[in-house]
Amino acid sequence: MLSDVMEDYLKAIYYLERDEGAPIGTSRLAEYLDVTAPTVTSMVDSLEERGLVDREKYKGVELTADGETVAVEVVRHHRLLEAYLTEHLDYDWSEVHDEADALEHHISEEFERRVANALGDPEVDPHGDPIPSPDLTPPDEGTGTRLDEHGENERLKVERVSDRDADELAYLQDAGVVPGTVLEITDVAPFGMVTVDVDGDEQSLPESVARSIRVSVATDSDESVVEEA
Amino acid sequence: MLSDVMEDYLKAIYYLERDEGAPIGTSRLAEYLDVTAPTVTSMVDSLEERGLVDREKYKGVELTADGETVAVEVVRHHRLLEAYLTEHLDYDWSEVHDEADALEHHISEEFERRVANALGDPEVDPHGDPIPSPDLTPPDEGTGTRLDEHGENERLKVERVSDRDADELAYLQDAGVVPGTVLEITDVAPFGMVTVDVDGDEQSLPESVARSIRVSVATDSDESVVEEA
DNA sequence: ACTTATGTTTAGATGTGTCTAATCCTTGGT
DNA sequence: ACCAAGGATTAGACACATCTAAACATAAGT
Repeated sequence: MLSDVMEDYLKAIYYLERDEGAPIGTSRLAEYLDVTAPTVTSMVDSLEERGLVDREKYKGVELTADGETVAVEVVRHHRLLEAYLTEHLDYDWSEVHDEADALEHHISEEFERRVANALGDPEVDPHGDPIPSPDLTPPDEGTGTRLDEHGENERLKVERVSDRDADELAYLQDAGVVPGTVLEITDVAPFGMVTVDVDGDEQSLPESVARSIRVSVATDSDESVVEEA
Repeated sequence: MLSDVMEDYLKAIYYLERDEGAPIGTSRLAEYLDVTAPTVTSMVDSLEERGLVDREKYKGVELTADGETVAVEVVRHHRLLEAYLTEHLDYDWSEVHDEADALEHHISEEFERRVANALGDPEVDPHGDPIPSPDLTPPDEGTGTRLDEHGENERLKVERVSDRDADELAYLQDAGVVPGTVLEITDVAPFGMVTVDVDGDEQSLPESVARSIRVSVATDSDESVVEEA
């Protein structure tokens, strides 16, 4: 059996590989997980002994196929839980992340199946992130492009919003920026500050926030859908 | 913060006090939790330092008011989860115990509230055990009497069935012995074997099983209710 | 009251996950 | 090609939860 902590390391490496590419340095992982660098060194050592990561000393770490499978399973649990909490327990999408983090390590296969079934096997969670299939094939995490990579006057549809920061999510929800929203960039200021038009409302987003929103170019069928709360 | 393990010790002491009376001996607790006696000694020591149990060396241990409150909270989580899994995720009552054991330490106050709300604040779980109220007042765990304490020809209503053994529960469910069932004792054989009549079917229950079923004397309004699967 | 059986605690070790302090690589600048 | 700066690893320690083996206390039986 794998500990909660080890699963957290694998999930962290999975996300960092996705967002920043492999290999992941010790101090980056330490910062992400809020532990010290020596702790990461020794933990990564154990993960390597179990064949879950490949590691080159002084270089960094990356997931093996086995490690990725474990990470994908944890991610599946996380995203199913987020979807379930939102759909069936009336949670707000900005509140579900921490609850899912706590529960994701402790649900059985049976629970996973029943939750997926109750939801009708959805393909994405409330933040727009893809829910891995039960066979644990790594999903395509690359949909869309980062909002901060776009320029003025582009009309874009929000595909995904990172689920990691509850405050940020509450703000975005209030601003009407949720998966499915169509917006138009009206201004890109210094330091990456992006101003967007959402259904007539102007919203200014700092670069750090813009980086966590993934968008696609809006097509004609993506008519500026008014969100009903 | 209290560890999962400490919560498990408190819950175990709570149940053992209920069923066997305080104080609880080291080896009884060790057997119940499937650890060795020295492990219990040292753990009980830590619990005492935190003011959660009272302990007298070589005598045994019992919960303080604080310790009981923690235990009752864990029990509330457990029984709410059992009810929720049965009610909303279509689990069978014989399957929910292990799942609830795994999740009970990891749900937030918010989750607890929402689950209770979704269930309409029930008073008992699917096994007939009382669900503690949110203020964590210890519930009355003494409803009913043990089936093995009754004699031939008594007509009894099943109040509660212990949730600890999944095989036993599956057997009882198959036999139609669930909370609410009205049965009549037709025979009490040596070694405590109890034979009961459930809706015309004769069922023989070993003493260990009879001990885990709590019953009350059936009244006229408890008409032999046919269970619909 | 003595002795023995049973149950409890102490002593000492192990594995996991974490830390700080110290040492050791690697790499970029000159 | 050197050296300084920054990152990474080693060394050593600690808290937690567990174990086995040994010592100890209590209670029960003669």
